Amino acid sequence: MRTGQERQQITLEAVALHAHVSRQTISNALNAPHRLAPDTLARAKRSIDTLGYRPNQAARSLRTLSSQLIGFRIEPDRDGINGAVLDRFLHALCRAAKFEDYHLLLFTASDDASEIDGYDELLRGRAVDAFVLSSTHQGDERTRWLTERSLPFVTFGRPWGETDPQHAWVDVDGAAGTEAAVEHLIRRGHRRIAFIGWPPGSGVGDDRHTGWRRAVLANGLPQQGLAVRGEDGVESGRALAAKLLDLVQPPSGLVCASDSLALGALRAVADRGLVAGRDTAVVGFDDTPVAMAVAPGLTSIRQPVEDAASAIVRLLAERLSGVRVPPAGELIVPTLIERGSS
Amino acid sequence: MRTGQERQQITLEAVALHAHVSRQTISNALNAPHRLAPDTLARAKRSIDTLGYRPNQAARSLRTLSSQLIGFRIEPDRDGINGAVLDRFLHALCRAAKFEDYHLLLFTASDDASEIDGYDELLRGRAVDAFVLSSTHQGDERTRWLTERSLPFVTFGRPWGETDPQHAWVDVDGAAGTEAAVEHLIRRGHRRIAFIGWPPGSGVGDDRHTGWRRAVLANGLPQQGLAVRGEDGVESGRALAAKLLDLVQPPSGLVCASDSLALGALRAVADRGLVAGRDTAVVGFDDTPVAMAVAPGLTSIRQPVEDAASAIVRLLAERLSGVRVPPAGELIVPTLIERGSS
DNA sequence: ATGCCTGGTGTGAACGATCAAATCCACATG
DNA sequence: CATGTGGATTTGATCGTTCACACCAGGCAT
Repeated sequence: MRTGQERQQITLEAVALHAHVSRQTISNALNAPHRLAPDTLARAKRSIDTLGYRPNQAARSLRTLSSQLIGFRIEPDRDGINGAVLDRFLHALCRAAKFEDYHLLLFTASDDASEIDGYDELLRGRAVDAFVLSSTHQGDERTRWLTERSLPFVTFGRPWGETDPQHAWVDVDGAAGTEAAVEHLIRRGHRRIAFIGWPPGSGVGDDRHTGWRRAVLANGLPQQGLAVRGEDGVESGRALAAKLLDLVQPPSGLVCASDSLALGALRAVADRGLVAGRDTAVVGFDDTPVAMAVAPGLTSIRQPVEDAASAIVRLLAERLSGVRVPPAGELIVPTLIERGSS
Repeated sequence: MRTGQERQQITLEAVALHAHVSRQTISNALNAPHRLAPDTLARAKRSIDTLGYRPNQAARSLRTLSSQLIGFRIEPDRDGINGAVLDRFLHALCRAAKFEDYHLLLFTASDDASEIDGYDELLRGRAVDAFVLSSTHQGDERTRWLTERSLPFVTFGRPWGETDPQHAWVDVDGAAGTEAAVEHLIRRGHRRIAFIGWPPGSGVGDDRHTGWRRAVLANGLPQQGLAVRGEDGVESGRALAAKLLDLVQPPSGLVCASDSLALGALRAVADRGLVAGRDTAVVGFDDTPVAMAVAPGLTSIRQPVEDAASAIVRLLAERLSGVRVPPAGELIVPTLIERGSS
């Protein structure tokens, strides 16, 4: 005697008996309703409802070679403060997947190599149909490995550094985000608008830098010496902002590549007896929960992860439908959430 | 022609052929190695390795009535700032599950009722073997529903308000946490130690309040008027702390029920020109990322979610092993992370 | 009337694993 | 020598679904 789960499963056979039709007819009622005569369909559906039938996933999976599961690796949230975006994304992905009758299967891995082992394991056992990858980076081994085997997957993140992408991806247009931030500050009357970002080399960081640069140049604003870059983090942001604010001609607007940096910038502003939002404007990136919680409210660029998630699922569904689809990418424009800091 | 996933699956039959034994022998090599003669086992294992065989999950699941999947509902992270704990928990749970050869299957639900629908759906289709529930609360419909059907599940969170629990649970001892915080402040020389918490009624909140009260009474410290309670959030914490700091005899130590409240308290301290950690000590709860990021570093009580996760998986594994086990609970003691604020 | 098609429904086989039971073999025992 | 014993291995059946195909009735053209 096992646990309660042992309860007799309601099988296709049982429903067929109840509706006085064959197994296959019930199966068709669910998978190919157009094949049935209207009254047969109605009868079948009624029996399905009254008996509360759900097809056994294992049996279906065994026969159709599809588990209706999408693999996703959650990573140990590194900095912590930015993990919130991935958290929102995970939730959105889960909801989006449900629309296509997919579920998410989670697994962990400490690095890319063991993530690949995870793929291998899951695929060999036919446990998942496809993967969603997050946090793509330059020379990503994972995408290469999956592409070589022509396995279905979509990345949340561009194929950084690849001239012509070999796979499907969805990403948020970081440059458009920082660009919007600059435009926003210009409308607020700012002229000297600086950028606080990460060291060159990271795709995401460079992208956000590009947006600032583009907007500043397009509007004929000063640019010289107004871009400072250092590692992510509150303390780092404070130091970088301090350097800017202590210039002979300090900027009045600070566009940051992350909320962590922006938090630090806010502190540097306060350190100097200035008031954020009145004397100096600060804009963050990612609209993490702290952005709302912090003192005057931090204006921040919000990634529309819900849109990204549905785009990803859509691309995935195409790729799983059977027809071979060429690699495709989608850039989603983020939105600026205005708060007290600007 | 479908996608690359179509690659011929390596089947038990194929491995058996390769090792010159029968299907069942290979199966035994994996599931019941003790039944095989040493040399046969070695041969079987060698063949398994060279062919890179993994049992087809669907087939195994169909036959054994177990999917090796644990269902977990992720909720739209409400306040956001505390979502970080659930995030860490999710990760830990994923790792712990792997030890017992389980994976996590995620699903979403907007409320408890639709969460129950989710259970029903997944169980009817035999998609999962068990569930892990988080955020239990008073009069939880979900646990009742699952218990009634004697389905295997474990909650992360006590069965609040139930006299004798009907199910397995694991929780973090919040009272022990706040108690430790008070003891810590006493060692630092504080005598007037206040508590900032949530309104009475929530199990978690009352638990944390209890710990403070217990420690204060045990050490003969003043208690009158030193417990203030209001909704969670930074602003709320600021207001509540302000009230305490403006007393004729203000407390020198503030123990808070959350990092959000503590963040507000820090601000109230600064508002009055006091220095946190020197003049007034502040302790938070949950050790969210902001605790480390904030000004002098926020001392906070950290929930050992890794321990909780392994305990949960252990309880679950027991319940899934076949033998009927009585309801059991486990309380895990949190640890105090000391930082600049105390 | 015969044949062909088409839409609707039923039948047998197959997916790949494990369970239960049968078989085989070596060895000890009466 | 026959019989029993227990360990090691194999065989057949089975889990619940969908696929491929067979069947059947009726309409239409020949």
